Amino acid sequence: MDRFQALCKRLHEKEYKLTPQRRVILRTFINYETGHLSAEDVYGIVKKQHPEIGLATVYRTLDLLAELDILEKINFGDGRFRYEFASHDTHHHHHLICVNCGQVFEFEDDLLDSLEQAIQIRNGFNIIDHQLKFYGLCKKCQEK
Amino acid sequence: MDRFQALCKRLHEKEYKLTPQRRVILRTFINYETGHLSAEDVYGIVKKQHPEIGLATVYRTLDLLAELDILEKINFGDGRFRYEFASHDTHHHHHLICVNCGQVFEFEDDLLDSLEQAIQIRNGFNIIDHQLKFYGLCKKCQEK
DNA sequence: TTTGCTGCAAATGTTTTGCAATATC
DNA sequence: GATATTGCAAAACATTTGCAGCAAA
Repeated sequence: MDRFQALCKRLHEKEYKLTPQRRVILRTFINYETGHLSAEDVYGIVKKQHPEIGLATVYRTLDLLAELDILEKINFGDGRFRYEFASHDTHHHHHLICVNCGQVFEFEDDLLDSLEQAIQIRNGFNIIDHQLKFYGLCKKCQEK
Repeated sequence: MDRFQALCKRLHEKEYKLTPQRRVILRTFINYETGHLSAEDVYGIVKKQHPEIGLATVYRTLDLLAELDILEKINFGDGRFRYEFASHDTHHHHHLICVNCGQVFEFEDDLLDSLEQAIQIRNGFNIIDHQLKFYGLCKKCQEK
C-alpha cells in the first residue's frame, strides 16, 4: 500500500467520503512534498487538472486534513496559512525562512527540550507545543 | 523627562507631527504595558476618551510606531497582529501563550544563541532574527 | 501657509458560510 | 436513497488606500 492509499484509508476510517477533489488535493501534497503550500497555491495547482474545483472546497479540504492530523496548518507571518504534511514530531521540526526570497527550509533539533523543562518548572506553565522560526538570508541570497 | 515625553521626542526628532491621536495611542501602550494589544483593542480603548478617532488612524499610527521601533508588531497566530513595546532584545524575549485563556506571558532566555550559531554553520543560513513561542496551559487554567 | 495627518468610505485579500445541486456510499 | 460534499456567490474579517478637509509646525 503506497502513501496515497494509506492517506485515503485514513479518510475512509473516519467516515469521510473519498471525493475526486480530496484525492487530487492529497496527491498535490505528495507531489509537492517539500513545498509549504497556501490554499491559493493548492487551488492554482489543482485547477490545471480539475478546472471546475472551487476555492471553498480547497479551504474545506485543507481544514479537514489538518483536523485529521494529515496536514499541519502553519502561519509563517506572510498573511496566509500554509500547509505541509504533519511531521508528528513538531517538537524537533523547525523552519528557516529567507526574508529575501521567501523560501522556507526545514531543520531538526531537540535543543529546546531542556528549555521546555526549565520553563515548566520556573513558570508553572504546562507546555503542549512550541513554534520556532528563524528569519534570515539563505545561501543564495547572501551571494547576491 | 518621563517615558511619555521621551517617546514624543522620538516622534518629533523624525519630523513626525505630535497629534492628539498619536499621543493617546502612545499613552494607551504605557497604561497597558503588559498587554499585547491588537489594532481593534487599541481602537476600543482609545474611543472611550476620543470617540471621533478612526480605525484607519489607529492602524496607521501602529504601523508608524512599529517602523520607529517603538512598538513591535507580533503575529501570535490568532488572525490579527498585536503590538507591544519593542524590547530591543528580541533575541532573548519570548512568549508563553495559554491555549485556554489566551493570555500571553513573557520570558527571557539566551539558550538559542548557541543553536543559531550551529545553524549558521551547518546550513549556511545567515540568521537575522528568530521567533520562539510556547503554547500550553498557564497555572490558573491547569487548576481548573 | 504648507505639508502631513485625519476620518470616512470604499477597496483589498484571505478565509468562511449559506444554499441548492450533486455525488458518494 | 440518505447524507455528506460540492461550487458558487455573498459574507465576514483584518487591514489598506484614496481623497477631501483639517491641523500641527
